[in-house]
Amino acid sequence: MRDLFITPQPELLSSWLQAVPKAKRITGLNEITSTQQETICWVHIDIAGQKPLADILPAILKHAPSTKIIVLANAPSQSEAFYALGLGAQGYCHAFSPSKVLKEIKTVVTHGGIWVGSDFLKQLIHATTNLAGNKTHQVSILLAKLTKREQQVAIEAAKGLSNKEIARILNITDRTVKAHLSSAFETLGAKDRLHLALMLNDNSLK
Amino acid sequence: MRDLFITPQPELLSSWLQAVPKAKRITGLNEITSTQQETICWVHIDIAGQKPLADILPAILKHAPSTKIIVLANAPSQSEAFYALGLGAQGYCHAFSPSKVLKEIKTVVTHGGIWVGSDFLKQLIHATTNLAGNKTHQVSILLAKLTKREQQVAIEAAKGLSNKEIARILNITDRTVKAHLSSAFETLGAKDRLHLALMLNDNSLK
DNA sequence: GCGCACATTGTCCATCAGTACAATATATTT
DNA sequence: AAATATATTGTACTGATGGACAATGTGCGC
Repeated sequence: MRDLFITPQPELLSSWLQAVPKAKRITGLNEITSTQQETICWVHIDIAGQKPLADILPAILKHAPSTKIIVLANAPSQSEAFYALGLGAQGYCHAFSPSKVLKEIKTVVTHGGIWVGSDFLKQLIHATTNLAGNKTHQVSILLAKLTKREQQVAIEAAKGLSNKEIARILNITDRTVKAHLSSAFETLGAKDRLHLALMLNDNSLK
Repeated sequence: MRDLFITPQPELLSSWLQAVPKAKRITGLNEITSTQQETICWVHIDIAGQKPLADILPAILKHAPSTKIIVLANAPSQSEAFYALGLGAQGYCHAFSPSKVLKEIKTVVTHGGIWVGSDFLKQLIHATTNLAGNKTHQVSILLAKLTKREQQVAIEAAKGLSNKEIARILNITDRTVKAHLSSAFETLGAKDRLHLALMLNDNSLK
């Protein structure tokens, strides 16, 4: 196990050294020589913005793909956490986290896990629950209230198609489309097709 | 540390016991007496469907809120994983996972982490990147193309408001609202307000 | 000062959307 | 067999929508 710290600060924080006694500070990525031993790269970000992350993380992974990366942020933010994980980081936490937390993070990451703050986690689960879980589920519940034909019409309408276009697709009159749509509005409590589109496409971020 | 297994299939216990030698199988939730020691509850789900999870997990957490829950699924699915995590589980994996993996999961969870499969994780990060990262970003890019007033009008229109309602909110004529909207359509390449609403609310799942 | 982008409003008009009132046909349930 | 739910289409009407053509005022940079 090898722990490398990349930080713009001249010295490692004491809490880091407490958590990782054998920590080594490096200045350039070329010091990440590829070895057999597992490597954890602690990347310290002291300024906001995603440019450094976007450069550093891919560079590290290019050097040594199996490297575990933990991002230490001076000013942590949800969006940056998303960003870091999206770039391949295994952990994202406050740079001033107590050594106890850092140790836990190291343990988790070493064992193939991902470590993120609980707030972030809540947010993540909430967002994704709304997205892939409930969302589709909720939409299914709504659609289930409609008849088969009403569903087809509603779905097409929710895509933004006009009544005429829907009529052509389903091979019926646009008058019939109106009938089904009106019925769908009534059943689902939508005031118009835009409202219905919002319900069916849903937008968890409102 | 106390490990409790809830399973309808005792046959699998042997492989689990390899990973967690001191594990104990329980049949009813009332056996989860609240103690000082940390408890991991391994919940085995052998049939598809979310009803059992929706019953069991909250019940466990009601008994002993600090319990860590790991769900073992005979037929794992992304949606069920989402569901389990949303209900408060700390881990979700295949019921036939090798003991080595189970050990890792235990380590991760014990240290306050969340364990999910790598496929799930990829999906999660992809979804959330699209959701909270790029999505908002994309929308920002779209909105940035509009003038301040056009943005305001477009945003309200995307919520489903009529021109009159928007006019009232912004304290302008509905004719002006039309003007800004028309301009926004032109700029963003939207054919009508529904199209614009879909663009701005976005629907990463289409 | 002049041009330009932006905001505001007007009239006119063609089209679309949604509802009201109504009728017919088919399938399923009781 | 009667009733009910579903699918289909019609006419007529109202209101919303979006574009065409046009004008006025304001602020900002060259």
